[in-house]
Amino acid sequence: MFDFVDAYDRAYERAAEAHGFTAAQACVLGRVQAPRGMRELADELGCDASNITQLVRRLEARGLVEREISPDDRRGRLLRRTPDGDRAYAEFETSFEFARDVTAGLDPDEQEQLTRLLRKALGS
Amino acid sequence: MFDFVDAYDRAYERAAEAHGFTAAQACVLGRVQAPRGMRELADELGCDASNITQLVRRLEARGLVEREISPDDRRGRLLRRTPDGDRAYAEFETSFEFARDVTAGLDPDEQEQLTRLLRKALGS
DNA sequence: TATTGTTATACTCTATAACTATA
DNA sequence: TATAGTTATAGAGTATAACAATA
Repeated sequence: MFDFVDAYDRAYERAAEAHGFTAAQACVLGRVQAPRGMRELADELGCDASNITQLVRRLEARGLVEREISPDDRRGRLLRRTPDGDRAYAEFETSFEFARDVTAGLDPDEQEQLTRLLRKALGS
Repeated sequence: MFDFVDAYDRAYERAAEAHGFTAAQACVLGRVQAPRGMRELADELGCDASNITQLVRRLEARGLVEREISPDDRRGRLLRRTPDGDRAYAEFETSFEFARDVTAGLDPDEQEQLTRLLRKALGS
């Protein structure tokens, strides 16, 4: 199980770095297809809000996301990918082939079985 | 699959922090039950040797590992856990219950099946 | 000349504390 | 008074480059 998780993590990081961002940045990028508040994002990722600020600062500097004041609550900012960000993230996703590679070695029955077991194990 | 890996990673980090070290430190600690060279360790973890130096410096400062000049090759250092390190790592391992918790929700048949599928997926 | 490990340095991730603006 | 987000700061992980000692 350790080896499996380790292989997944390494593949994720390799794919991110191949596109010029880090694993943490890819994680944020993947969650802002639709505009999101930063607080919401911090809660979802289980990290401090100040951390999101830093991650977003770097992504914004590279033109991959943009922030705007929320129309509903002027304290909040809505975060969203730019067209460049959409493109970069799509390429990243394509190159992150772990799930595909890993299930390629399994029969269709086994793939289904694995998904079922992982889901049941997590209790979700 | 992402959720599963994420849950594993978080559990690993929580367990490590509960014992006062980080995930990376736990990882090193787990690999030096028997004396190991630092180069060997860097290759195994897929990171730079200078990184190992830093990690070991912190572990050594806390008395969890010790270094000595290798008798075979005086350029090398052999790294090994101290008795304190053994104790700390054993406690960490006990508290890292992810694999146990996760498989507790599965029947014995399913547990076996999951192990088999993960192994086959990795091609090992 | 090649290899082991260290040091200096720099970047990123992350958290805590203090702050601003808004509610 | 409480909440969203920022800034300053600090510790940890990581890599690159330059270096020392040894092979």
